Amino acid sequence: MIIKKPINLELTQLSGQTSQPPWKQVDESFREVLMVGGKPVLFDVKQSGKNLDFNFTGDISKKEAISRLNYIYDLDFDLGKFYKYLSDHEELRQMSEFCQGLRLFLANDPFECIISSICSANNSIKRWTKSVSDMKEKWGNNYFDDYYTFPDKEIIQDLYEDEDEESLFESKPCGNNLKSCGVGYRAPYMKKASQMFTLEMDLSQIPEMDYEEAFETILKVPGVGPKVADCILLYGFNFKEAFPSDVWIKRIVSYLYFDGKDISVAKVRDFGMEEFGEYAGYVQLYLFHYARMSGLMDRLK
DNA sequence: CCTCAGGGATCCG
DNA sequence: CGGATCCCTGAG
Repeated sequence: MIIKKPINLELTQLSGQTSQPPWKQVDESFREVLMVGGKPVLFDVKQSGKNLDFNFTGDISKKEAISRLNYIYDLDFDLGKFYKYLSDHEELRQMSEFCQGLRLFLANDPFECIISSICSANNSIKRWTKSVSDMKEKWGNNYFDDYYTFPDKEIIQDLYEDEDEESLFESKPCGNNLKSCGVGYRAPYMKKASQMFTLEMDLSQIPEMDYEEAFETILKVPGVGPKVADCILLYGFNFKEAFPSDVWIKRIVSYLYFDGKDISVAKVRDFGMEEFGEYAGYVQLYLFHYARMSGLMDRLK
């Protein structure tokens, strides 16, 4: 079944967005199990011309399946209008040609996105995707043979941090601890964050908040600083006005807008949100990939 | 064998 | 604010 909205699926899947690791690649397809209204559904999506071709297995209607895919791949976002915006701005004009069809890859679930994002901080893309995949296989639920959901907060909050802690309580340690997934010093952050959501913080309130309030709220989560908070609000909650700023975005923005002058990451964030408004999230996504693919990133090192 | 960075966060001064 | 340190893997 085709959804007639332009997208470059492979680019969107493999662009390293910290919402979640890429789906499993099987032949030409990307596959993943998602919970839809409490039911497990196996999605299979592939490129068909400029559009998305999909199938699904699970006890939901076709309408529900399309609705979920529309959300995850942000298919209702008007790329044509965005490309016009880019071409109308001198500094951004070159970007769209390197990133045709790139869309936001939104998270299945806010909690999953938060833990996944904590894991991504000061980490390589390769390493955090492996960590998240390992966590799913170890403590998530298994469906459709070889697919796993992300573990619940109640599970993660009670995990052992490392092998030492595990062997204090278990006679036969068997890798049932967070650090066995290679998360390193982020293990206690992930546990405390999970505990926070079972006890006091209600994530269902976040979408009702304005950006600043949501940002300040998410910032209270252990292991979450400004960059990760902006990523969580962008990928996990679809706040498109977020402009996650790190050292790379700083270098790129500085090169494009400030004549290469060294400015702080915090100021780059303020500048991005002010300058790009409702397009900030997309501009950030496109800036990063433009810089990667055009070779600009190598030159800015 | 080594060093070094990885789409940062935290703690400390 | 600026700087040191954090886990640990892969690249060089």
